[in-house]
Amino acid sequence: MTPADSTFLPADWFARPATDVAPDSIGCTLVRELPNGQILRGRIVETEAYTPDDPACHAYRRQTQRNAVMFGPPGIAYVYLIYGIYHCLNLVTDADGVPSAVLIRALELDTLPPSLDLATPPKLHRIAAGPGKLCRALQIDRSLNAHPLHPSSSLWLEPRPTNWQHQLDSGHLTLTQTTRIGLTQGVDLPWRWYLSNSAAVSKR
DNA sequence: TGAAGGATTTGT
DNA sequence: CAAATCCTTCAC
Repeated sequence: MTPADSTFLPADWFARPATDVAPDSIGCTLVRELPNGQILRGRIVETEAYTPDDPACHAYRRQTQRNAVMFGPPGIAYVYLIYGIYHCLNLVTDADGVPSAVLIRALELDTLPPSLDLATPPKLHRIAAGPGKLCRALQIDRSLNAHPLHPSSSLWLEPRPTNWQHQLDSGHLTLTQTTRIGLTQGVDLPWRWYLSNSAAVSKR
């Protein structure tokens, strides 16, 4: 199966409030085709929502060069550099002109990424645990900012597996909602979601 | 033009 | 708890 044959979530799937897309993204698969052609897949297990009236949102005050993509149409990648070291990947959500996004905080990879760092411990479930480590593992940086979430961008999402609802109903998976991490504003908004069964989720 | 600080991670 | 490290934002 080539990337173009894959089922991917279309732009209008993201055309909803970030507080809807964030929990609905849990269980979906983030797919990244590396520059060398290798394809990495990871199940999304932790997300956060950022909305226009949210003090913690980059677009809360006004549109700037950095946050401009959040103001655009949904289904686009918003990638920014944090602390001069790490990149963070967001999915732009909601209608064109409504600046909001979903931060992808953790993945469960199904494959060990190549050449991370020879000293990286081979704990597969920890490699994409955290927004900065996730981008490092998938080789995501600002060159992907403003790219559509589409196979032609080498970065896209795939829907939840067909047995997703059954896994929730059977208690095999548990989706939890709570407050976000690392913020100085909007600390009480319960806009973080995670699979409580996952070992990749940020500790709290 | 400069200074402060950040949606992180790691090690002390 | 502080360092790493650099880009963005805001004040002057």
